[in-house]
Amino acid sequence: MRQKEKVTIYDISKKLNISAATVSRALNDSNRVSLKTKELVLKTAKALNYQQNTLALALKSGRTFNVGVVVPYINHTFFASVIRGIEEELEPKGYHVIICQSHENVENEAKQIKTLLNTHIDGIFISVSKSTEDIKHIEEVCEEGVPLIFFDRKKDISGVSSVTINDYEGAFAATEHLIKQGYKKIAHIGGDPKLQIYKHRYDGYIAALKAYNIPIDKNRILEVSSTVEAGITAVQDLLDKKIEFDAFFSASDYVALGGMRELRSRGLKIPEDVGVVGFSNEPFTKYLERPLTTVGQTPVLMGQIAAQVFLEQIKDNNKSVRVEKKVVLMPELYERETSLKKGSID
Amino acid sequence: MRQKEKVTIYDISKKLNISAATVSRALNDSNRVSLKTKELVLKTAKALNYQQNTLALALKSGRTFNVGVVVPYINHTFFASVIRGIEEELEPKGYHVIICQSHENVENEAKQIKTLLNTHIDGIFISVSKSTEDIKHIEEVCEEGVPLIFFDRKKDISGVSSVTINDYEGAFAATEHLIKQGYKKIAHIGGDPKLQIYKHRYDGYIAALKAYNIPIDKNRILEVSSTVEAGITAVQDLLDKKIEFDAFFSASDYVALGGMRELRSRGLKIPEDVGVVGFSNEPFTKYLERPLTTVGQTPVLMGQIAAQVFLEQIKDNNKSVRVEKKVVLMPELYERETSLKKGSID
DNA sequence: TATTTTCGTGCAATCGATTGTATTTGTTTC
DNA sequence: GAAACAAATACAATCGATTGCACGAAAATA
Repeated sequence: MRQKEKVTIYDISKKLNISAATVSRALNDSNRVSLKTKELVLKTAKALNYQQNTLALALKSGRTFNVGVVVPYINHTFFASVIRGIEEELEPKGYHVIICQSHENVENEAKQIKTLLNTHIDGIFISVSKSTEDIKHIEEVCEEGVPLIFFDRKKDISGVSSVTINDYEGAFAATEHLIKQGYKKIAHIGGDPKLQIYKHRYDGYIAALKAYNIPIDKNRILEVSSTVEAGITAVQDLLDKKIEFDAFFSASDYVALGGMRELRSRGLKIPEDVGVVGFSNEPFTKYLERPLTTVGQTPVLMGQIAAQVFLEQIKDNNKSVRVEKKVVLMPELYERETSLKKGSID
Repeated sequence: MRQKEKVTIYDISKKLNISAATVSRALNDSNRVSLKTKELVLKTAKALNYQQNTLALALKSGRTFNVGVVVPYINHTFFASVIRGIEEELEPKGYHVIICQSHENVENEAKQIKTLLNTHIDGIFISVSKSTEDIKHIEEVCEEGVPLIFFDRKKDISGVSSVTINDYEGAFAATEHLIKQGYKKIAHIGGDPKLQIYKHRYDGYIAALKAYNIPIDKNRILEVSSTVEAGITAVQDLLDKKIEFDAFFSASDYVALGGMRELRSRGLKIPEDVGVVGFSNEPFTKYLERPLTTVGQTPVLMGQIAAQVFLEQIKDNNKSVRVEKKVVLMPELYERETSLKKGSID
């Protein structure tokens, strides 16, 4: 099973007894080639099953039609969906998406970006890791003149575009919803505020309490990582320390899931004794025995928009104008059973 | 913000007043270059921050250090995890993974493969779409001499390696478990048998019933797609047609989830009235209010092994020997509450 | 000392496509 | 029929790295 010979423009040029330059121009529909040769070239190209060598093209033009996407983990539904959105938008334009995982680690992130730059991608989409504080590696991308677009988890760099969710509004709506359902002592189980998304969700929670003149109790506010286990521990903590709460708003569906598990094992009823709202609208939330109220994020749309911003940017790039574009998507609250005190929906 | 000039071997050669050929040889540690020049080149290369142009290298050598992965959907946990496994194994060796989705559609699949071949990847990993019957586009990959590796969903092509799960054994174990729990009328909600995985799961189910001398009732066997909605409909069907069953083994966790939802809404208790076993060990199954018994597949491991098979293959390729390697992983049954009649575990 | 061998380098072709600058061919005009 | 012009095509350099071959100088051998 030996490698099939690739057909090049030289094969076509030899066959037709013309120069390769003419073949190239004919294939690119240049107006400097006669209609007759053009047709002839196109016909034999098809007959020989000619395929343009993208490597040669990339070497010459500097454009590879590859873009890189850096996410913490690809097997998290949210990120996988964003990637899908990017791909759906870019694939019809001939782009390929190269995916990298940072595993929530800055060093990995920096390394991935470095090798991406070395592969001559045409652009980079990134959602930074939790441990990313030093952003030298990201600034380097800009210095090299490679278009960079943040999505969801961003850093503030002037001149860099981003597509994010309005986490503040999402958290506000979630908390407000709990208040309107009659809950008074609402806890917040959030994430590391070094990430803007968690800071904003915290801010939204606080703002909603203030808006309804509900006193803020710091004891009811926890910071944990986004896992089921962390949710279990968090609720254990609250209960063991005898901190009173009749509801909690979590910055993560996984944490909410763990929290609910712990509540049930202690004999507390949801939503009667404790109301629960999560964040992300993970696919499983809808199908739980008691479906979880949560904030939906439209990740596929986020990816699509990020891709559109990229396409605009490379168009603008030709005019050597760099426009900073900040798109903020509105989240949506899905009211389900875990927070509906007054009656149940099915 | 203008593009930073890339440093080439010519820049180094000019600076040191030697030829580019020598620089290239020095960088590749050829024994035809004196130690003195070698050190000099390496030093200035570092000083100028030289980065090898992978495109030029790829054009010359034909190797791109890119591999393609084609899956139905990347935002399915199973596939995302396999990809992660592939990436973890290949990334340290300098490879990049290009991901494509077929959206369960042959035409898409064929198109993706075509553009992958055109991008000169070094290998292709594929899990075929449900609609893939004609495999011309896959055979073409082999004809071009590009290494191809199937994972999970395979087709039989001689000379092509694959990494799969022993679906038969998984289904057998699941069914046997239900039998041992005392269930007698076990239904099977499977998938399209055109895909080997579903055929094997069906076979395992049948074999287990036969092994325990339990009569097979065709009415209890359904074929549906792998969605929550299909699971709801399937159980509705069984109940509406008054087909008796005291348990069901589903080829998909999502279908099981939908089925359980329907059972509950009809007032049937799990596992007392109906036992349920799913397939895949999706992350949510463990954390359901009543955790789902299911068959686990180790997708990350599958990806890692697929990558290892690929690496072996390209080594062998140099000796122009093509070895067909078929790796079959053993699945594991996770016994949880939905099937444990005798007592509950926590 | 003359000749061979070894070692280090440079030259130039190559991978395949593109493109600015000739050059050829054919057509128009006076 | 000669000059002027336009159209169609060819030539050759380029993108950056690799590599077979050739060349010169130094070292080893006769």
